[in-house]
Amino acid sequence: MTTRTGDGTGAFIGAIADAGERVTLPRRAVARMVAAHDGHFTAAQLMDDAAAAGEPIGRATIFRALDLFTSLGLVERVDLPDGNHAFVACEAVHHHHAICTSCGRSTDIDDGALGEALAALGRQAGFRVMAHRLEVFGLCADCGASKS
Amino acid sequence: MTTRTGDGTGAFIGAIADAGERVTLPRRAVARMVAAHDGHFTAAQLMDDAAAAGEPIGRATIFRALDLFTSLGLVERVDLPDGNHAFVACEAVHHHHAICTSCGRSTDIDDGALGEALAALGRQAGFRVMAHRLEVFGLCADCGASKS
DNA sequence: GTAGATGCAAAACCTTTGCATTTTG
DNA sequence: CAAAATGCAAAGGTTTTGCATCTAC
Repeated sequence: MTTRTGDGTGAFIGAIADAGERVTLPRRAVARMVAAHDGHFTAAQLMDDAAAAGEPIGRATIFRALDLFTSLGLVERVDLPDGNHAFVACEAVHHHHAICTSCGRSTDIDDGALGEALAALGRQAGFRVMAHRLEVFGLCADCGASKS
Repeated sequence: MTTRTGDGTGAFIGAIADAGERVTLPRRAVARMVAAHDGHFTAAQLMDDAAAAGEPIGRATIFRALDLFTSLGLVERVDLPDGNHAFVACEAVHHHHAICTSCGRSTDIDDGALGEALAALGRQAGFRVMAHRLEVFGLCADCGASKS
């Protein structure tokens, strides 16, 4: 890892460089926009953001950058309740997302008891768990409070 | 973990009727095909199945039936690791799926310790959990055994 | 008999790909 | 300077929609 500035963007740039990938202008822009979102976002949304920021980026580039970030573990793909695809920024360590259905912000939650539950599954069913994904939907503290 | 062999079709038909929806021939066919799968399946797959069974069903009908089944809680949409959409048949009771990446079969797993973990999240972060989805990927007992 | 479902085909969508041009290291 | 990334636009695949016809109740 290299630089790690406060806005989270630095971590992205550092990770890209560390992976031996080129740190290009579009990738910096995408990293900045991803870091700016504190909730989930779609590829289309990022394109709009870029355009709005006066720095339009091609669809292909957005998707390629997102692919790169995903392979580096910087973002993760999630499937919203409505069936749409979206992405969320995430830390390298394993965790899950609690997504607010009202404001769209996501909170990271750690494995907690889940790890044990999965281990139990392995023992009971002979299932060898290779990966798992947990998505939690609901109202965050703010939205829950304002909506009674 | 539940067994889904034989004709879970009856349950589908019953649920459709109970919901006041019409029990049509295409819906019966889709229900039968869904029940026949013990793993996840895609909309396209069902169309192929129908065609292969000598009872072709239009794409639109497949999707509409799948929508209906989803709203009735008979099937659930899942997002595979490769980003594709698929569906899995499910019991009305809450549970999750352990999907084998080798043979594609899915095993139902119950909440287990997960419920408590989520309750803890609610207490700690003030997050009001409305829904959650857990997808586990790995090798089932059979595939795990045959692959070392 | 009537509301609702079906099927077809076209439209909408989202994501990926090819290739010439530009940028990075 | 060479290798890799970008952008455009077109291709590819999937899901949705409109409308006439047919079916379940």
